[in-house]
Amino acid sequence: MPCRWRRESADRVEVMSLESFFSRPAVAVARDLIGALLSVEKVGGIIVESEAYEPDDPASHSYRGQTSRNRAMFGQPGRAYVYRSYGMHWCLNFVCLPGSAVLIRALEPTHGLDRMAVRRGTTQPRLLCSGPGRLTQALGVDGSMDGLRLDEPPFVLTLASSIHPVATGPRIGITRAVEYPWRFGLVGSPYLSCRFPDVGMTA
DNA sequence: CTTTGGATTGTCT
DNA sequence: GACAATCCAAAGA
Repeated sequence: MPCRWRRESADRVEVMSLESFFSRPAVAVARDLIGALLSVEKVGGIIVESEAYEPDDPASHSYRGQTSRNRAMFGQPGRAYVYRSYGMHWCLNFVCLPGSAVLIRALEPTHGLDRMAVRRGTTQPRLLCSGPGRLTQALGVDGSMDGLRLDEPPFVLTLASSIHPVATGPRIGITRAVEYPWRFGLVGSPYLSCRFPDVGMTA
């Protein structure tokens, strides 16, 4: 699947409410989130990698219907869906249309680096938020935040006002629907969790 | 540099 | 009972 570049006109600087922004398919939201600023209690950074999960998507938690774990995915758009992965990591998603969500996979750390370093046990910037489990640990995200609004404390989400080149590629860590190119990344960012096969990333 | 296996537990089959 | 939207350390090339 070849790499796609996002091209949009510079005059698309419309202000949308949280509900409007997230009441769309996860694939569209995931791409638009690249470049946004996310923080939790003043600790966070720029979203450089995301993945979309749709209702009719065999790799999505929502594929077989609502359960106690994925309840937030069927709730209001613009909320957090936080789940435990591999019994030891938390993963943070943004809920879009019912049954769809965007997994936040990597940030470029910009705020609260000292706080992140303590939580992560390293000061290397690239190891702070480059991975879905890493960024939740760095930002202090856990299951208590499942279902919370993304425009209220502890979250702050500021959408990108500038245009970024976005790479598209296959999702990571799944066994079904591996061929869907629903992972998005900021081209050239050294903070991606892993490189995009279609794009020659040179750190 | 790449590959491999262990940690650890909620959820679903 | 199996497996998972992961991470890390250790070992090999």
